[in-house]
Amino acid sequence: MYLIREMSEEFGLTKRAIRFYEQKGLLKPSRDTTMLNVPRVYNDEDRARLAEIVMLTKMGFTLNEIASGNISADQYRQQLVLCVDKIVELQESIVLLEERLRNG
Amino acid sequence: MYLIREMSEEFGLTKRAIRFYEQKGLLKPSRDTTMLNVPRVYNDEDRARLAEIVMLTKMGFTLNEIASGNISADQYRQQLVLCVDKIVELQESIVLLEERLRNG
DNA sequence: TTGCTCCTCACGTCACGTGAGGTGGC
DNA sequence: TTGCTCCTCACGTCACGTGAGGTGGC
Repeated sequence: MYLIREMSEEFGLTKRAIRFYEQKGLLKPSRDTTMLNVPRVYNDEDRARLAEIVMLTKMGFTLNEIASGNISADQYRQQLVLCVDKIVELQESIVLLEERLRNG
Repeated sequence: MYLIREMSEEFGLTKRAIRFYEQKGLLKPSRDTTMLNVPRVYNDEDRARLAEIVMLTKMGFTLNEIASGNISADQYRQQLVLCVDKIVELQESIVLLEERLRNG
């Protein structure tokens, strides 16, 4: 059983980010009672779920993609292509920046 | 003298993007009269300005940075570091994706 | 009159950041 | 009572996308 602060520290996320994932339907912590303003409580399952969310965001998937169930092998491959494309763009940016530094 | 459509075709931008740059204060085309709903007219100076804006966005600068006057050599260097950092992140993403494809 | 381009709002997107204002328990 | 963490709105950010509704000139 963990509090939101513990989760945020463990995964290097802000509390706001974790609440936002919940708002998107990615996370469903239990709340002790039906009273208002009660703290969120996370169990080991929630913790594993958040670990997976963090992993997938690091891979570059959007929260909407993560929310829409399992990610297929094809999606992983497409994401890989996207990453390569972005690297190419960034290399082009670097070329332009180096030109500016040489000439300007 | 050019119309917005000609500018958008030449630079591969949408008309919306060009109007947005104007709204941000980056571009100031002349308008024929003081009537309402008159088309924007761009001269060669505006054209050169837009070419520079496109160049700087390709380098990864934000519109706010572009709007706030001249960009210093230090800013170009910082931007270059940012590009390298992003490439490293993307390479890490690729490693994670390849692991998933191997194991999953 | 029809069709085309132009125009101006103004809300939506994405992943949160950032106060504002209030609550419970030590 | 003070201080801490927790909570819930709700607007702001960034670079536009995307209709909605209307206009001028061929």
